[in-house]
Amino acid sequence: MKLQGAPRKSFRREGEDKRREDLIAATLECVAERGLAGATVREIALRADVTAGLIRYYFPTKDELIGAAYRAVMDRMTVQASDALKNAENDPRARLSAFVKANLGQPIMDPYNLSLWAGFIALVHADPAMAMAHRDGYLAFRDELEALIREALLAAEKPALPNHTRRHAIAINAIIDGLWLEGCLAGDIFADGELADTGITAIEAVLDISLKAEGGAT
Amino acid sequence: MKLQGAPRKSFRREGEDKRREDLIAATLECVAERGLAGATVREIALRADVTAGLIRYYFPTKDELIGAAYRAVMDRMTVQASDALKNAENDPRARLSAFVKANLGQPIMDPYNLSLWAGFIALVHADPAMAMAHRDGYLAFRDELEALIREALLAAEKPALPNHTRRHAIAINAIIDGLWLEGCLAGDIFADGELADTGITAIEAVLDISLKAEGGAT
DNA sequence: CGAGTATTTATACGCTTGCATAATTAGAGC
DNA sequence: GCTCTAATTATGCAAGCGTATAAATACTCG
Repeated sequence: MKLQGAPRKSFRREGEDKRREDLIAATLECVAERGLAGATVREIALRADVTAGLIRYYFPTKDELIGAAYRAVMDRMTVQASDALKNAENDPRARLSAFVKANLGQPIMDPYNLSLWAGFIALVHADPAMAMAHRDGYLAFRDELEALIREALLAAEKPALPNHTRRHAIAINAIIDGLWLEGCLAGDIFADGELADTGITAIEAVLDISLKAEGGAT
Repeated sequence: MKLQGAPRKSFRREGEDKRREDLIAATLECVAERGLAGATVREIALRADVTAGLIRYYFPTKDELIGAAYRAVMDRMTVQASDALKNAENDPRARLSAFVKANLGQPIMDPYNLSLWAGFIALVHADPAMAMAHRDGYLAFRDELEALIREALLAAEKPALPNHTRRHAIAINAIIDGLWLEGCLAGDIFADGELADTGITAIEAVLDISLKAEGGAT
């Protein structure tokens, strides 16, 4: 029984961009906290301080909202990693090192991000569109990495043949991804910065160059 | 209106173990094909050729079934990798190599497994019980790996201090996980065995030993 | 072969979900 | 300040969900 008829919710009209961003942010909150299953239209609307119907006004279907949210996560991580490069020194080896450190530290290496990422990855197998979106993101990341590797090798006066840099990019990408995973899942069992150090040491071994000094190999 | 009253489904009584296995297998099919969301009690029951009610007879709640399924996946991968060791030669370096190859080839490196794994990992953040289950699995895997590394180092007449082997285990675990991920997500853009080769080469570099020959380093 | 029981089916309930659509209202433009 | 429209709320629906529970049945043991 509803006493004194609830007054209709007051609202403000927001710009289209702002609303979309808010809805995506609310979606990510839901996914991170309670998994993909927790991201219901009603819960998302609640967090965005909006009624459920509005979601459909901006995203024809829930799946499209989810897809947009996934792209947002990937973009954010990519941007954060690239930002680290902007503020880095200009020695290629230092840049590669900074890139790795950025990916293996806050805010990228975070359980929150892993939850989001895993939830979406689980859909990749079932949804071809999302599969493509993911592959694009992966290849873009690896290409950026490969360029960094190439320059680092050249700076250390080592050959940088395409064959080799591709292989190195695959391996080093794996190191970064793998350590990122470990850190997200069980960050508390590692000392601060341990994973970044481990990653850099491993990468130095793979490339057979030092990323610290300005000298040559070893 | 239901014409000529459907005859009641005939059934056989199965052993408790068999039924549990069947239900878990059906669950995994669902998760792999349509994601965790696709694993509804009704769909699972359908695949197991059983009615939905029976699930509750063996698993008090759906979450318990999901948890059991997760453990089954991890166990299966662990067992498959260990099996590869049983059939391997007895030179420690060859054994480590075989272990890596097993993890980076069929049937472990498979989109099906990734879908399962990712779907579950997404829950880790929200469900402490599953988080613990995962951590146990991870540490067990890493310990097994660390033991292999230790013996490989000793066989190559290299020191194998705990500090170092731990670090190496972390790094090499990352290499395996990362390449496994890459392969599951985009196996078709790699040549056959390329990822396994890449992994072994990277591991050789990290440990500074050869995993092929019987000689010493390099 | 007959009785008893553990296993399985069948049915139903209460909730939540995504989506549709009608009613309302904030804010821009004249 | 009025009007018009696009943005937003409110309400409802049909489907699917997990779970509970009663009825039926296959198998075991004597």
